[in-house]
Amino acid sequence: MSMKIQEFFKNNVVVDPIIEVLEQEITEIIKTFLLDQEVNFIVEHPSEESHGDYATNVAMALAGILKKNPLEIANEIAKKISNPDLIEKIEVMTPGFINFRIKNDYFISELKNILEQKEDYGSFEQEVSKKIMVEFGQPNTHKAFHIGHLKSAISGLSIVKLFENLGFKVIKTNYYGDIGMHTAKTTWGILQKGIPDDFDNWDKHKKMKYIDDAYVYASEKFEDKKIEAEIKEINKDIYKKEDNERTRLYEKIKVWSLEHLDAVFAELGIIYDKQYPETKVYENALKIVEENIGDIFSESDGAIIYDGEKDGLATWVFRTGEGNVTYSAKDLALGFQKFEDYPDLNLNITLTSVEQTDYFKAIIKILEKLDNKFKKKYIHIPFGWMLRGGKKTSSRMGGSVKGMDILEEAFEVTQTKIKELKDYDEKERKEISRVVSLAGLKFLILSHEFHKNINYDPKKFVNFEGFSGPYVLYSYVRAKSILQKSGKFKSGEVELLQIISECELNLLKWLARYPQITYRAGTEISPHLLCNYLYELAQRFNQFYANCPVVNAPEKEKQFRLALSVGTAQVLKNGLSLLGIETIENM
RNA sequence: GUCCCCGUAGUUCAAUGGAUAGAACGAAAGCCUUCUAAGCUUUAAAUGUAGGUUCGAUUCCUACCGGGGACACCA
Repeated sequence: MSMKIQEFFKNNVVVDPIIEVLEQEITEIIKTFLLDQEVNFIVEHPSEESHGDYATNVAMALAGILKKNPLEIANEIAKKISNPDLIEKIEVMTPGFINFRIKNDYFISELKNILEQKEDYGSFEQEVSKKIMVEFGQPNTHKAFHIGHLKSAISGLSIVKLFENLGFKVIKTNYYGDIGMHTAKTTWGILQKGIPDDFDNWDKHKKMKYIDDAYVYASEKFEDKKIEAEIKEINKDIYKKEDNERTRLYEKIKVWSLEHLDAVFAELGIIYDKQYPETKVYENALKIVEENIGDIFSESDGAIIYDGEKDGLATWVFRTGEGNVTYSAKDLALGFQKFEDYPDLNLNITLTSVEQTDYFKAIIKILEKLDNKFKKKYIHIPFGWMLRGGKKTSSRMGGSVKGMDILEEAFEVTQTKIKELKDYDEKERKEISRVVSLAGLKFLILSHEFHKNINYDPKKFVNFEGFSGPYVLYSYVRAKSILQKSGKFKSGEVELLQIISECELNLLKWLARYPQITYRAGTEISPHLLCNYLYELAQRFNQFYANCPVVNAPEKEKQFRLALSVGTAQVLKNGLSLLGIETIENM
């Protein structure tokens, strides 16, 4: 992950109190071994849980410096650590790990925290004064919202939620392309095809489909030089804000497009705080470029360019030979506009797909040269594509997968599945299908590493079994169902059982890891860590569910297991919400 | 050509430089008169190649092989 963003998060937030305590204690012990030397060691959860709850590699790190056997060092350190309130057992293992088993009381107290803090459990407050803008979505008007935008929207929303969870004030921003050749093409296409008489009564997504077809049609005809010239004329009119039949049509199409886009975003759970249409920023773009010819930009073949070679970057055109600003100039103007609208912005994050990585390196470099206020405050984070059979589908030739089609198909598949399994009335079935299909879609997208491409199979877009959103949701529903069946539960009286089974303990311990995971998922831009965690939590809960009866258990066991169920449900709900996934009580 | 990203079971994905490389789907076999079987329990199966750094490398470095992308008037 980008160094810049890591620097931004560098602070003293306590993420895991146990790690904090152990690291401090070990640091003190090390001081008795040597005087000034810095030792890099960590306290972490061992990959193999049977080894302990926490482990440290400090002895191996010291072995080279002290020129001693790591096992000996480990034993010496282990002897000096004393924390009888917290530590159950300390064990030294080859090649020199020191493993700690923590007392179960600690995990019980953490469970109590969950029950008390409820939806606030796992959230942080330290960064509340800082304001971050996250730009994501970035669709075009005059064209349908496609699968790439869907990925941007879902990824962006989770980043927003994760940052809010870290305690930041987040501004959700959309920058959409409502000007440029694609709008002229679509306008030309609609002029050819005409608008059906009853068009006003059409559903907004059906309208968009019609509009998108016009775009595809125009793109195909664009190879014809005569038509190309016609479309370029329309483009010129739009830029010059002429008032004629063509530009009025362009405006109408824009309105229909925005209705479609608002609906799609709303369905995904996104309401933007700030919208930047390209038409609002392109005018300043020209000024910025022309005022900085000489120091940053230079003229070449009639165009104005940034020669990135001296900065180890590529060359980019900012004003064409014809005198038009390019998208790169608009991105500069957008940067200035953002900081003008929010002068107290601490950080801007622009999310785009990976192929723009090098491009944004140049944009950010130039912004920093133009004004010091951008220094370390303008960041680009790339996300991977959605691929079918390892291939990207082209939007220009009409091969793009429409966002609405994906959402509708996921919904239909889910509804069919539910019909097979359960007997819900139509209204309930539709609501469950909506939530479950979105959970499937979002979980699929977010469970991959952020910058990597996703190879999806269109036939099984939404998985219902195994590592999937519906699986996690289902586990939540089961947990809630227990509470509903059992009735009374006194959260204040949670007591540790004398005899606790392995699956109960596994679940209890896993719950306590939640805050650390949300912290990492946010600061490392890695929602997939949270997906992995929630899936593991759901698995552990299902094992517990299969092995430990709750409702019919003796009173003491019952109360403890109820607490576990309620705590699990709470953490699942909190985690899912950070992925932008809603929960339901039945499915 | 220059630069960037990616190569892990048949497939889709995990693994802050750590201990026996985890899951899911698919395949094979079990578990519903007890809280929702969208579940649980078993079995088989993988780090592209060659070096290097390190006590320790899937992870870091170098080269190569393979896949994708960016690189002048289109976003």
